[in-house]
Amino acid sequence: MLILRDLREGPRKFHELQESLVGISPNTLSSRLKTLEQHGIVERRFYEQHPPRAEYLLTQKGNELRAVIGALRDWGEKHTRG
Amino acid sequence: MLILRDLREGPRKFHELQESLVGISPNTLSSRLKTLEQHGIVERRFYEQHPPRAEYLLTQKGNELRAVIGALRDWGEKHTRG
DNA sequence: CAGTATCCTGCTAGATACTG
DNA sequence: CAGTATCTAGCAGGATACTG
Repeated sequence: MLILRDLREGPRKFHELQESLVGISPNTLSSRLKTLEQHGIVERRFYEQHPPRAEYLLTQKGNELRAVIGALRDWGEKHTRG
Repeated sequence: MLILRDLREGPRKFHELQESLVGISPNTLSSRLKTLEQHGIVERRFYEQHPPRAEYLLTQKGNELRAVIGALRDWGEKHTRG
């Protein structure tokens, strides 16, 4: 969910996601991204350069999750304090 | 999520939830319900009778999750086949 | 009926180190 | 930079049996 929340705002690089998802280890992040990719929710674009660059972005199917994430965010903002 | 999906349609008893959530063990169901109760999402109504009766229902806070569950259900129906 | 108690296993995911 | 490899601990949760 937190990955998707980030990707709602545009493509993100691996290290950007890792910085945003405080505490996540690279293997966990990698694993999550692969699962999301397998499910057709996230697309990975890899550029073989030096340094290498990778971007993750929502697919159409992923974009259609915006309604879910948005509803959840609204609920969270309403009911969370602190 | 599946508990909440059920409770959207009205109060449910412990055994009704257990039948609906195929494969869930009673301790797991009990644990989930307690967590939801602690978070103020579900309310438990217990009637000391013979046989005893318990009902679980959404609180106001829980009701406000309908938008989330609904959005997720719509997405699931659109993207799931089989 | 509505749970609790106990036991046990598998998976999630962090820590750490390493590679193209 | 963008990961993979390896190890390990903790915990979620199923199986089963039992209680008021």
